[in-house]
Amino acid sequence: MISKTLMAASTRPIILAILSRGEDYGYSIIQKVKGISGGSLEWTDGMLYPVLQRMEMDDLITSKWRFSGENRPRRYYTITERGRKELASELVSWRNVWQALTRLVEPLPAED
Amino acid sequence: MISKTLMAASTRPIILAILSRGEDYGYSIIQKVKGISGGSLEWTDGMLYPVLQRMEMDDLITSKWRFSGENRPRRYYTITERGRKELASELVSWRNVWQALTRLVEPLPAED
DNA sequence: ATGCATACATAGATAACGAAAGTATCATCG
DNA sequence: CGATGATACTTTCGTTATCTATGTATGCAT
Repeated sequence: MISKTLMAASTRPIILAILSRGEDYGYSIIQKVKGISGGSLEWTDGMLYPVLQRMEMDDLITSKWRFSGENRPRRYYTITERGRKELASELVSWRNVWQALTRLVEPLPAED
Repeated sequence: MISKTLMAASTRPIILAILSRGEDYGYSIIQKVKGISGGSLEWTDGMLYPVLQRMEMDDLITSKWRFSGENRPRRYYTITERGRKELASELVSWRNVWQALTRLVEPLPAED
C-alpha cells in the first residue's frame, strides 16, 4: 500500500505527465494510471476530481465539457504551458530524490 | 527547488535508508543527505528533528544519548525492525511511482 | 428490475509538515 | 578575551493541503 505522503507527492506529476501526451478526462486518467503502473497505483475518483480542480485553479491545466452524440458528457483536461514547465521541474526533483534513495540503498545486498 | 509534498514524502525513506547502514545522529544525517544528493537536497535542522521525533513515536527508530569524552553529547538514532520493513515497503512504492512517471514521459523503457 | 461500470461534484474533518525561535557548546581568530 | 560561526538538539503551533465520505446521474447488460 502506497503511503499518504507519496500519494500526495505523485498525483500532480503523474496527471501532468499523462496530459502532456494529450487531453484526457478524469475517469480515463484513473484507468491509465492503473494500466501504466501495472495495477500498483489505484486511484479513486473521489480523490482525483478535487486534485484536478485545484490544478486548474493553479493554471496548470484547463478544462472544458465535451458533448458528443456517442458518449456521455465528459470534462476534458488540457495541460497549459505553465503545466509543462511544472512537469519538467518536478521531474528534475524526482530524479534527484530517487537517485539519492537508490544510492543509499544500492550498496547493500538488494533483491531485484 | 523541491516541492513541499515531495519533501514530505521523501524525508522518512531517506532517513530510514541512512540509518539502515548504521546508527547516526541528526546533524550528521543532514550532511550525508547533502553529500549523497550532490547538494540538490539541503535539509535544515529545524525540519529534521521533529521528523525524527515522530518516527521514534511510530517505532521506526530508537534513540539514545551518547556522551563521549571527545565530542559533545549527541542523540544517536538506530533503525528498528519495523523501520526496516517500512523502508523495504516504501522502496517498492517509490519504484512503482518512479517507473510509472518515467514510462509516461519517455515511451522507451527507463534506465532506473 | 437490478446491478455494475461510467462520470463528475463538493464539503469539511483531520493530519502532518516544517518554519521559527530558542538553548547551549566548542573552536578559532584577531 | 569577546566575537563569530559551526555544531547539536528542542518545542510550539499556524498553515495547508489532502482525500474520505457522500451525493447525483447515465448507459448497458442480464
